[in-house]
Amino acid sequence: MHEKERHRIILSAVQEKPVVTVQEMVELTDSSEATIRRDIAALHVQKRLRRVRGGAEAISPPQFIGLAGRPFSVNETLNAAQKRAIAREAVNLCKDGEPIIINGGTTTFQMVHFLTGRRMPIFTNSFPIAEHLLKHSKNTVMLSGGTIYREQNIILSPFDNDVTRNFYARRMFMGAQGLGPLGLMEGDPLLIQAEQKLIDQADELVVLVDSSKFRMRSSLILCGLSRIATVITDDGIEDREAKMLETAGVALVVARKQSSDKEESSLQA
Amino acid sequence: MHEKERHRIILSAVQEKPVVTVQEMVELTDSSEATIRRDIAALHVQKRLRRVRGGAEAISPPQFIGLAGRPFSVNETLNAAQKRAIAREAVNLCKDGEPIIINGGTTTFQMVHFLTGRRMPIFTNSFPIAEHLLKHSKNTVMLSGGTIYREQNIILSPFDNDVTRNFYARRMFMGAQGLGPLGLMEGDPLLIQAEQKLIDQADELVVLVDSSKFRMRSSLILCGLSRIATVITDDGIEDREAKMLETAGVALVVARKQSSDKEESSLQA
DNA sequence: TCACAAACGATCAATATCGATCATATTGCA
DNA sequence: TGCAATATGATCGATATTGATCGTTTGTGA
Repeated sequence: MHEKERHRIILSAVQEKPVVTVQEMVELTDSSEATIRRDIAALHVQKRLRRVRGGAEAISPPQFIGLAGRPFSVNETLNAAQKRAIAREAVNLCKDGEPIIINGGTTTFQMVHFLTGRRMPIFTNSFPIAEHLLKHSKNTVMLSGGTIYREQNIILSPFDNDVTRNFYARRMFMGAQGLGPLGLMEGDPLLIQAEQKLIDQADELVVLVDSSKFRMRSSLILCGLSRIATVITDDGIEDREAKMLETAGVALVVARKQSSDKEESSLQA
Repeated sequence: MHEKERHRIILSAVQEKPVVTVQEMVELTDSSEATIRRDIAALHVQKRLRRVRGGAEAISPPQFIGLAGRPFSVNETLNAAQKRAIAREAVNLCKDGEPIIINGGTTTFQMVHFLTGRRMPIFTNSFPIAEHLLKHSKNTVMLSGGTIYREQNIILSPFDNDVTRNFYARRMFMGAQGLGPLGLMEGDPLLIQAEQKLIDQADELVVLVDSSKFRMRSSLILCGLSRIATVITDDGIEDREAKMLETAGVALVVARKQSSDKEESSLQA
């Protein structure tokens, strides 16, 4: 077996299990302890994994891998203040008792902070959102069924006949990767799939996007502007972008950051 | 088992329950008291948990109460050692890659601790089980859709057309309130509903009950003995109860509590 | 208060892992 | 093919970890 192949095997093993032993790798690659040790040492200096007594461990997450996974947590801190302000406005649209749908995403996740005191039926396809609402609020939480995708932090069923079809809400809240004249754009096909399932289950579609999203482009179009009832964004939105929404008959809410929110990395575009 | 892996297990356990004993960790990791003490001491100086007499406690004060709410957590400490031993045997029945269904419950919840190193498609209707597997393992987690019932900690859809129908597994694991000649008994109508949805989605039905359940009676019968493939219980089971199962053609696995049962007692009755 | 059991800390032997070294095998190249 | 460079496997002394034992401390209940 070649060095590269062993490295590949070791790395993939250490991805699956947070910690692997030298013995396990010996069995898996059918090579000697000495070789595996050398491999681990080499991968260690390459910072591809961390060498520990007895084997190796994954370098990236010293603690949790699943839920607070990479894509979610890096994205989470991005423009946090804006996202919070936007999320606050989103929750302000809701009345107690009124059922809503919250699509998974880092911006929509911020809504949970303002939902703690509420009492509403909330349907979501996001595991972290459900988890937080369950632990920190009295809302009725409903979850879509299916496989939990760790990367995207959403739950998605490959079948059409899931509970999603049985829930109908006043509003659906969702984020997006981009928003332009052609409509709502998303980057991940999996997210598209999840969103398209929910999009028809509510009267009004409310889109939460920070203003930088107006300058993002993506290849995957989810739906046209006409389908959107309301857009909530921050005050970085430019006039022509606001005009575009107005022309399409989309209501616009501009969220101002509160005094309590940090006033630092305000607009970058 | 390796130091890092034990540390991971201990930390994950201390997150599930605010306090864990040295004995529990000995059982969970199959290592000696001395080792566990050293581990706890090490994690203590790393400030990853707080060392207390008899075991360790979470470093952060009681954070969440919502999810691990009363009905779940009081039940959880009840016969904990037996439940764990039973759960261990249950996981021993599984092979990697083999899809299984885990019905929600305090006994079945214990299975998660032994599933951390596995790689299996796991379908469950229990939010805590899904949460734990997601955070502490690499298994593929699938969740049933519907409303999350806080009391019972399960997810249930009032509709028949959910994803549940699309998942078929080798085995389904479930607990029960009672087990007698008439079959499997449950106390909560909601649980009955949840269980009946899943019960036909697997080849074999494996029931996890501590021996006290043989003397419990309940008014709600879920299914007859003939439907059950295997019962896993502790050594408190009496002869006539064992005979009853034998007569009904149900395989019986008796989990021994304290012995370091590294060698699985593979009796395929 | 006292007796008793559980938990603890220290110690030591057994075991596992490591690092270094050398012999052997494979690969690359002239 | 022959040779050098590199990779691999094996051995062995050094070191770290583990589990068992034992005496001591701590908590509990009569």
